[in-house]
Amino acid sequence: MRQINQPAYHHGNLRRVIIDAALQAIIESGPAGWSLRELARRAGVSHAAPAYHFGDKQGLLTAVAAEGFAMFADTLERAAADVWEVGVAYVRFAIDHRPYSEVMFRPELYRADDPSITSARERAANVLVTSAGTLSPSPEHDRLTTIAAWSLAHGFAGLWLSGALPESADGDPEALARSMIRLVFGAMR
Amino acid sequence: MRQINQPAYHHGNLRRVIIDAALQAIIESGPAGWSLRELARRAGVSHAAPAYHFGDKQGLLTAVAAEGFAMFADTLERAAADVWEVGVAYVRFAIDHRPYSEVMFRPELYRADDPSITSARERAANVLVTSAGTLSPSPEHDRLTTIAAWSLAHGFAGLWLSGALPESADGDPEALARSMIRLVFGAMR
DNA sequence: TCGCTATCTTGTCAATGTCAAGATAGGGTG
DNA sequence: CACCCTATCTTGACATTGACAAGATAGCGA
Repeated sequence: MRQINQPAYHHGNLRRVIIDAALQAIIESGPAGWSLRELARRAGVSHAAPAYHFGDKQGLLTAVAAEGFAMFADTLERAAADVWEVGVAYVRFAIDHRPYSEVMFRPELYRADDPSITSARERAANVLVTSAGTLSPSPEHDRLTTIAAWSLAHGFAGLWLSGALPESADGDPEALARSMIRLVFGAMR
Repeated sequence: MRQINQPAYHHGNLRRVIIDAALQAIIESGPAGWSLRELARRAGVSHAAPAYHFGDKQGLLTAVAAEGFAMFADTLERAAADVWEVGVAYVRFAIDHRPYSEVMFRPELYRADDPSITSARERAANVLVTSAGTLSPSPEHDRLTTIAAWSLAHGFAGLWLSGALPESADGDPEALARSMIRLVFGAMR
């Protein structure tokens, strides 16, 4: 419901409100269990208002993914000082920002070639490559080590988020991920 | 279009035909980009016919996931003789049976507590636990090694399927996965 | 004050999932 | 062979949705 005395035809901040409503709906119903009309109702605007800002449903999810990838790249860049913590930061981001990561992990939901998405993904990939290089046993194993580090972090985050790991009921994901990374890459150096 | 002389009210094998149509549609449009009515049209029956066999859309995806998990458990059990090949078999299954794995990796699409799903998942988990135990450096690291093996295989498969790895354009996923597993677990023994 | 553009609202249409009522086909029994 | 019951459909209806178009309004700049 709009505020009293607020003009009906100019929300002022509708784009942000719709994105926040989408994040809330994704928490409640997953990345595909809600509708644009439902978000419009929550925002107190007409069913077609979000289309002005996003074009269509995929456009909205592209905006959500772009925000997510930008925050994700920032997170990995901040963690890059300690190569042992990059994988942990990957897992922490995926879990702490679940609605973002649920969308980010589903490229069919958004326009993956959106420039803000590709540039943020490249920033994140650079951190992964650089930190994995540090953990690699030798230069010819750099690429394989990068793939292993990425697979480990991505796989762990996905299993935790889907509830496949029994530990996700009451465990500490960061501590578990950190121990796993120590076990795997500690043996390689 | 139904065969000539085939009774209109008794397809005879509609359940199988709808599941096959769903797998084909998932290949074409992903796990959420098709409709029950579209599958009914492809099968040449009315829009409500699939509901008799599956109840609703989620029921159909539950049947798809159940088939997938049963085949997956069979695949891992066959690979169990060589613990180094279990992770490779995981990746091979996910890629060779892409429509199944795209659904299986999305528990919000189906009823995960369906008994045929939980029993098949338990069979698969048993193989993972047993083979990872063999690769573990010591008994107190068994659980962590299992989680690492599962994360590695699951993460690699997911990255490959989503096209996130550049290697997925023209690489050999099994060979790449096998090399990665050798690198990671070879150092732990 | 006016004009232009951003930002909405209203309305429409095709498609969908689901549900209910009814039609038909097959199989078993007397 | 006929009848009855159940499995397996078909037909119809309804609410909701995404997308699109036309139009209304609010803000800003000249």
